Amino acid sequence: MSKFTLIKKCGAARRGSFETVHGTVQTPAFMNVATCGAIKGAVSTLDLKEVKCQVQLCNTYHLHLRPGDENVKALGGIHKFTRWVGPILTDSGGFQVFSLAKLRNIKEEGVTFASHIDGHKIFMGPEESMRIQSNLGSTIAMAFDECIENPAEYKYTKDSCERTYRWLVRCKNEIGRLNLLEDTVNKDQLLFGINQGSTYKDLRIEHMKKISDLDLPGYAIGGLAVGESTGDMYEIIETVEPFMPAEKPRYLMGVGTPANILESVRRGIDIFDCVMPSRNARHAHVFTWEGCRNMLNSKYALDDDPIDTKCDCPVCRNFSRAYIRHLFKSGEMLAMRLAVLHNLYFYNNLTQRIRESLDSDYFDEFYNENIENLGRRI
RNA sequence: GUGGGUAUAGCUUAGUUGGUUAAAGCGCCAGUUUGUGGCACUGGAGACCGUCGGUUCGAAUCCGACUAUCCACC
Repeated sequence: MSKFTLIKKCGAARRGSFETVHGTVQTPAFMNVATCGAIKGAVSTLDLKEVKCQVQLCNTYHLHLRPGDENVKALGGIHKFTRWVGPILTDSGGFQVFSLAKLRNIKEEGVTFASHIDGHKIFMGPEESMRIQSNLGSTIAMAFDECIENPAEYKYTKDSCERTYRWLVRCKNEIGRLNLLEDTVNKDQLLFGINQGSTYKDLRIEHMKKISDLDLPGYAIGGLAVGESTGDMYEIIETVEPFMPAEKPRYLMGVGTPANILESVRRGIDIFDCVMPSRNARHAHVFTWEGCRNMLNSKYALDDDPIDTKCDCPVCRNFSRAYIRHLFKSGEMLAMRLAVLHNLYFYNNLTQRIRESLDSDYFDEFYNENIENLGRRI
């Protein structure tokens, strides 16, 4: 059971709300990435309300390897396991086939590839991915797809898109079957389809049309931010967007920078996820309303201001740039934790402020005031 | 005081029988990170090789003195 309500539009930009059995997500929204059931950087579900997190993303492939999806199911599912009260989306494992490129073998049934932990062979296809995600009991399961490398040959892309479509049909059938089983963790688990087609507009449109006919509760654009230019990425979004069902949430996978998010909302995207706020934070890069800072820079050694003077997150309310720089230089794990908390707050707050600007009809002004600064390095 | 060892980048060291712009790690400085293999990756600055003199076409390298420092002994 789910319901997406389109509250308001400003050009292509959409303000919506997405009701699920685990709670309602106000869109545009950013999903906080908790690959192994935890956000990297010593951040627990206890911290997430403080950083305005609405929804988390966990990873099918990683949780399948450790602790094992059967174990998570035995412990009551991913929500109970992690003590997160709110929606969780699970990625299908399809992207890992692409990103762990070594030794993969793609066939019609599915993909064989090597575990990044111990190298043992793993087989995953649409049915396997759905069964794992069903065991995890996430709110939203993602379709098992092939995320094509960039650049890609036209013929390869076309064949891959057709196979990804056939996989999607199999995902839909399998999740329908699993949701009806007696001991299923979440009988209302939703399936989102994923659009592919590399940078070929005709393939993108054709694929989007075909998958929208399957009438799934949500749709994602995949295979972007994988090496193409930002200009190309925006062009693909603009190309595909008119063919995405208006009454369903739209998720742009793996994107992106704060500027990418604002630009993509402007082009009709509702939901995002990205490792950037947490990964960059671990490497001392923090986002602010004036641009991105590298907290290792020596100019912060005696700087008593907070990371972002315009931020009211718990970190900026309490600590100085000089102290955070010191923590990074000293290798204290607190440095990562504070930087991750700040960056997640920044992303969640960014989408909240975008929502407010849509609610009160000043999205264009908000865009004009911030788009330049969000992309700056300071 | 006597004998022996060592002096090379901010630190710890490598430099083969003397042979072009003296090498590495750490540290320092900066950059990269887009459906996450958790302290990563890439690049940069930085040394007239303890001081003075000698041998030699040529010395971080051989010789002498001095200085500093370490070890042992008295």
